[in-house]
Amino acid sequence: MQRTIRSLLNQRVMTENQKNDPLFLQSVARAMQVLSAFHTADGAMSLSEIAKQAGIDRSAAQRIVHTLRELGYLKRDNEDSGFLPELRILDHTLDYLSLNPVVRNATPVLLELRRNIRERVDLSLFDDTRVVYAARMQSKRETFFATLVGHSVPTFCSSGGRAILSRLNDDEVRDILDRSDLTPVTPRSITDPAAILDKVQEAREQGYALAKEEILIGEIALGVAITDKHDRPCGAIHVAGSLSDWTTEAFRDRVFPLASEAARAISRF
Amino acid sequence: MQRTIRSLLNQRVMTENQKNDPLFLQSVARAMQVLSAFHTADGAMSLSEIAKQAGIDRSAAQRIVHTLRELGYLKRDNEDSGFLPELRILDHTLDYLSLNPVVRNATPVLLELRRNIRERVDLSLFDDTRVVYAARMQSKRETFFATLVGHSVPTFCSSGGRAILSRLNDDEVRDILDRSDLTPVTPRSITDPAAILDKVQEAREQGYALAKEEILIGEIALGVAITDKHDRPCGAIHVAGSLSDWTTEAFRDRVFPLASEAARAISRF
DNA sequence: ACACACTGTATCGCTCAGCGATACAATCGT
DNA sequence: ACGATTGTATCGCTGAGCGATACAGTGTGT
Repeated sequence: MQRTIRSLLNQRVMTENQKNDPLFLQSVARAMQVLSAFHTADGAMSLSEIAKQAGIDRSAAQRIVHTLRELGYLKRDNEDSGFLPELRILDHTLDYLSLNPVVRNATPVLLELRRNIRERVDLSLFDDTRVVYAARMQSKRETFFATLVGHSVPTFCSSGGRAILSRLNDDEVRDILDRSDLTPVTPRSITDPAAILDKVQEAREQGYALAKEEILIGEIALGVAITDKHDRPCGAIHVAGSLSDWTTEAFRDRVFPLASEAARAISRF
Repeated sequence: MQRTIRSLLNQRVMTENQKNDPLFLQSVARAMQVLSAFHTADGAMSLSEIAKQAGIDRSAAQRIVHTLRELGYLKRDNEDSGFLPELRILDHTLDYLSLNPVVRNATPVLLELRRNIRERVDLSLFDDTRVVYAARMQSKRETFFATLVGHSVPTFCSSGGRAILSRLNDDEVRDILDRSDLTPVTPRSITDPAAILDKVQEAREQGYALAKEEILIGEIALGVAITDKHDRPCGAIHVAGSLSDWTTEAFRDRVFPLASEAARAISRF
C-alpha cells in the first residue's frame, strides 16, 4: 500500500508551462525522474524499466544512468542484473534533516516524550496530500516496521495528518481532500470526505486528532500539529499505542497533555 | 568536525575523462553539485553562495535552482533570504534504504541486539574513507546526537571502520589510509598509519575492533564487520557504551559474542 | 541447435537545449 | 543617496546531448 501511494508521485510528467519556461532545464528534470523511477521498484531495475518509469527513451536513460553512476548515486547490482541507488543519496538526506529547523529542535523533545510515554513516537512533516516520517523513536515493544526515514502515509487518514488539517481552514482542507487518493490503507480508514471534515472539526475543538486502526490494525494513534512562525502547520507529532494495552480514553488522557506540550515546544521555529 | 569531513566530498570537480565522455551529461552533474552545495551549509544559501560552492556561475545556478525548486527538491527560505533543501529529497532516501539488502535484513537483528545489550547500536555502511550511518537504535540513556541518518565518521578511527578494514588486505587498507584525511576527530583518535595498521591487524585476529574515545570522549565502541556474498566487507555493526559504566574487558566480553552473532546473521546478503 | 528477447554499452551527426552575458526591481547596510 | 546585495527575466549563439543505430553477451524458449 505504501507503494501505491508513492507511485502516484512519480506520474509527475513535465507540464506545459515547464516546457515553455526558459529557466526550466529538461535534462535535470529527466535525471531526477530517473532517480525517482526507483520509487516503484522493489529490486534492481534494468535500463528499459528505468526508461519506461521515467518516461524517457532507452538512450536517454542510458546516458543519465551512466552519469549518475559516475557521480556515485547509482550502482550496478552485483548479482542481479540492473541498477540500484547508491550511498551518496544519504548525503542529501542529512542536508535536509540537519537544515530543517523543526527536525533540528524536535529530537530532544521527542526523546523526552518517549521516555515519559513509553510508546512509539514519530515526527512527521506535512507534504500536501501525504505526511512524511522524518524521525521515529522506537518503543520497547516493536512493530515490525523499522526506522525508515522517508516513509509516508496519507494525510487524510493519519492522526498527525488530520491534526495538521485541523489548523487549516475548510477550503484548504477540501482542496487537499479533492487532490488526495482516497483509497483506504486499512478497512478502518475513513474515506468519506464529509466524515473526514467532521473528524477535522473535532480535532480543531480538541487540539488533537485520534485515528484508530486507520493505518495499522490494532493500533491507536494520537496526533498533534506543529506550526511554524506564521502559525501554519508544517508537521505533527504522532504517538502510537496498541489497542490491547489501552482504551481510547486512557490513551487520550495519558498522551494528549504530554504530546501537546511537546508540540508547543517544537512549534514556531 | 563532521562538516570538515563532508566538505571534502564536495570538491569533486569534473575530471578530464568525464569531460571527454560522450555519455557523461554535464548538466546533470551540475545539478547534483548544486544539491551537494548544501553539504557545507548551516543555513539557507543564496544563489551566489550556491554558485561558488558548486563551481558554476550565477546564471547556471539560477536556472538549476529554479528547476530543482519546480521539482520540489529546493525551496525558498521564508524568513531568511536564500534557499533550502525540500522534503522530496527524503523520497530517495527511502528508495535507497528499502532497496539495500543489508539494511533490509538488519533491522530486526539490531533491535534484538539492543534489547540484549541495552546500549546504543548503530548500523553503518562502508564508503571508502568514511562510514555512513544507516540506522541507529537508541539506548535508554541518550547521547546528545540523535537519529541522523546520513551522518558519517572516518573509517580510520571508528570501531566499525577498522573492523571493515580488517577484512581487506594490507594493500587495500594502505590505499584507503593514503586517501584519507587523517585529521583526528578527538585528541584520542589514532592518526598514525602504522599504528592504525597494527590496530587493524589486531582486529583481524580477534574478529572485532575496539575504539576508545576516538569519536566521542567518554565513549567506548566495538565494531564488527558485515560482509556480502563475496566475503567483501560492506558495513559494520557498532555498539557504543560509556566508559563510566564499563571497563574495556567487561565491555568486550559482554558485547563481542552478541554483536558477532548479529553480524553473522546480517552478512552474506 | 537456432532464434529471439533481453541485458549493458558504444558511436555519431543534427538540432535545439541551455550557457553566459546582460539587465532590472527590491532590499539591504553604510 | 550610494553600492552591494538579493532574486528574477530575456535572448542570441553554439556545443551539449538527443535519438537512432549497432553490437557483444546472457539467458529462455522451442
